Amino acid sequence: MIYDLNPQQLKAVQEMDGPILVIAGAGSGKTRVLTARICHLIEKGVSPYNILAITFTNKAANEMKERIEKALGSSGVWTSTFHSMCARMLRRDADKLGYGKDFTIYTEQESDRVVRRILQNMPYVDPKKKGEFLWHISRAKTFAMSPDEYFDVIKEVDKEAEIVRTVYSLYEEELTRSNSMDFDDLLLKTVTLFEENPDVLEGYQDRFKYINVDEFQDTNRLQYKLVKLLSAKSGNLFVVGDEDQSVYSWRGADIRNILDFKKDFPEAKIFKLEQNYRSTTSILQAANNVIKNNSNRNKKTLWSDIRDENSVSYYEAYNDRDEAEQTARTIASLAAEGASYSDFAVLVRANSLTRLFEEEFNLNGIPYKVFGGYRFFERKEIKDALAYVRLAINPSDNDSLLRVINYPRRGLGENTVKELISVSAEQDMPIYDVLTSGVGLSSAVYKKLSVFKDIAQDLVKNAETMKPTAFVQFALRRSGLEDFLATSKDQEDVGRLENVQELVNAVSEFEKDNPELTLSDFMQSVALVSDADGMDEENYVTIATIHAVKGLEFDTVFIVGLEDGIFPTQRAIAEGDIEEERRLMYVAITRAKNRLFVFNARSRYRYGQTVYLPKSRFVGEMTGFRQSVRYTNSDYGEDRSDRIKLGANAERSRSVLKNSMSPQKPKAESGGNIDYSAFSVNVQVEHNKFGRGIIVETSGEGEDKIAAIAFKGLGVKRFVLAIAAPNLKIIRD
DNA sequence: AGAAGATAGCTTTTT
DNA sequence: GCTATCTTCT
Repeated sequence: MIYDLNPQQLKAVQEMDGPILVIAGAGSGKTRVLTARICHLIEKGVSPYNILAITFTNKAANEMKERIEKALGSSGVWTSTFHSMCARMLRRDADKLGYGKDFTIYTEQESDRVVRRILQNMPYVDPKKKGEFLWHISRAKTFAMSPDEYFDVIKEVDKEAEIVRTVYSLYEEELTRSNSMDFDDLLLKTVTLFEENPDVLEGYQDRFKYINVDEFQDTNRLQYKLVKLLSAKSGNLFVVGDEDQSVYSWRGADIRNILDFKKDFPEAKIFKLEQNYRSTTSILQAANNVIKNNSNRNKKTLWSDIRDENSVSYYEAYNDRDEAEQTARTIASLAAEGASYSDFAVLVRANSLTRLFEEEFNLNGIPYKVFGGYRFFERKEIKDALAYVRLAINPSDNDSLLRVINYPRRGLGENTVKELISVSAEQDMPIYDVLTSGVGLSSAVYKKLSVFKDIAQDLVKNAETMKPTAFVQFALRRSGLEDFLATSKDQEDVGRLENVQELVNAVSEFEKDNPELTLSDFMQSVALVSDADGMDEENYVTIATIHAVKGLEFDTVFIVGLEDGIFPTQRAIAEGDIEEERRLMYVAITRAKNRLFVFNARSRYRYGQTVYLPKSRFVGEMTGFRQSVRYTNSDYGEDRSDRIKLGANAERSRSVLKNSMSPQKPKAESGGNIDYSAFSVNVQVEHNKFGRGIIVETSGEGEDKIAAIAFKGLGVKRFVLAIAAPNLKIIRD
């Protein structure tokens, strides 16, 4: 054993059999222990074939695989996430559950669209409740309940239980008809597969004699059930987790899985790892001071022997822009002293907070990447392109078909599509089959659809024979999508076309890396990628949500937007449930190795308005760090103009201007004169009922260049100047 | 049927 | 301030 372990780690690793729980504080060498255990098992004669390692992200799975291979020369250990493991098992035995092997995986976006279509046929239900239905469906599935079973449970407390049941069961019908599974299905149907087919379960039980689960605090009931089923025969279940880092309860993760592990397995051995190898003493002190305010946890105190002086600094910014500027300034100066950009991470509570940082980094020439928020494969044009591919692989996939049936435009109207949907439901037949057979369709509609029918059939035919890259290129051409984007007058479509070409590159790369895999494999990998999977070795600053960097570490971390109402969120405060927010703060702090910056802004733009939020209670809880508060008011006079790049907004602003002037008569009226370096112009402004300034009239030099001006200084909250000429500046505060 | 225009509603976090 | 969705116009 040469894994360089401390005594506690070593003990955990050497315990081979039975149920084992390792409580591993942040940075305490959790991954190292997991890897060492697997290597140890193999050295003691366990076949790699008999070992299963489940992680939270694909990236973590790949890294673990690599580490094991590095240590042992070769591997063969099955490492994957819950979802990809289930998908793989289900592909093999989908027929036993009445699914085809080429079932599509629906992400939340697709589930959302399905529910929306269902509600369109239920005019008495408020479509705004869509989110609630999705929540109910997911919860029901996590509890492994059918629509009827779930109805029985909630009927006493929810007066809409009946509607929930209806929507849930229509949703199930539509997914089944579409030969598709959502994320919850992947877990649920695997459990069902095991329960209905003991021989299948036993096959896996015999294979996976040693099961290892990382990030156990983030497992939900179904995931826990799965590992219990899989390990029932061997009894060897090794789980690693930290209840203080449980930040996915909103997605069904059940912290009791880890807190009650002893109850489920009275004979379980429990190990605690409290020495942190990542952060300095004062960073850990801050983390401990925050997390100790939580009550729902097993007490533990992280310690570190990495001494430091003052590695935590706090700064209260004048406003959100100052916060971003201060961040950029700090990074620039540390970089000038020799730090590399990849040493830095800017962590936010919500995606919407990343924008100013992007702007400031652009201005200062700081390379960065944003994680969290929109991902490449969630972009509209990519979804559109992939919908053709998915349809070709799984023609039953109604959602993909509906997504592209009239995109690019093929002259189909709402009524035509509606008829297709209702015939599909009546006949309980995928739309593709309705389309090709013509069953139940009026001849006028059938005729209108023939162009799309031919395309769809062509795609389905070729998907079987062509190689992935060739097929995607074919699909883009045959569908007319490529042509549509290339000839479009819409400026944004140029970028879309580039992204679609980027997709072709991605497929081609996938094909090169995995020559034996099919198009269907590629599509699966797409559905299950996570954000963190895209992180690489290049030299850039990471801007990310805290959730997206869980499990990672950075030399220097900025936690920004620390205001009550943002972090903790307004919702958490209102519901009196901030323990999870606090755990998130704990996760954020413990990402830092050597330097931690904690920022809040006294005022910030939200929702088009300036808001003043008190500094986060978590800042107060941190205590034991040296404050470095600095006020930079003088830099921010009322008339300060800011330089930001002109985006696609100029055109848009023009229409806002036009729109705003026509329908409602603004209430107040006033005028003003502004003089900036770029031009000088006289503006007449009226105020609408929201207090928003609207330009009524402009005159003077540069007038023809102004697309829109909402004006500040005339009793309006803010102003924006957008100028149509692309090389001029937008000036705004 | 499709484009342009007008409005409501929104901000957690994501495998 | 932005976008998704509804409404009106051609």
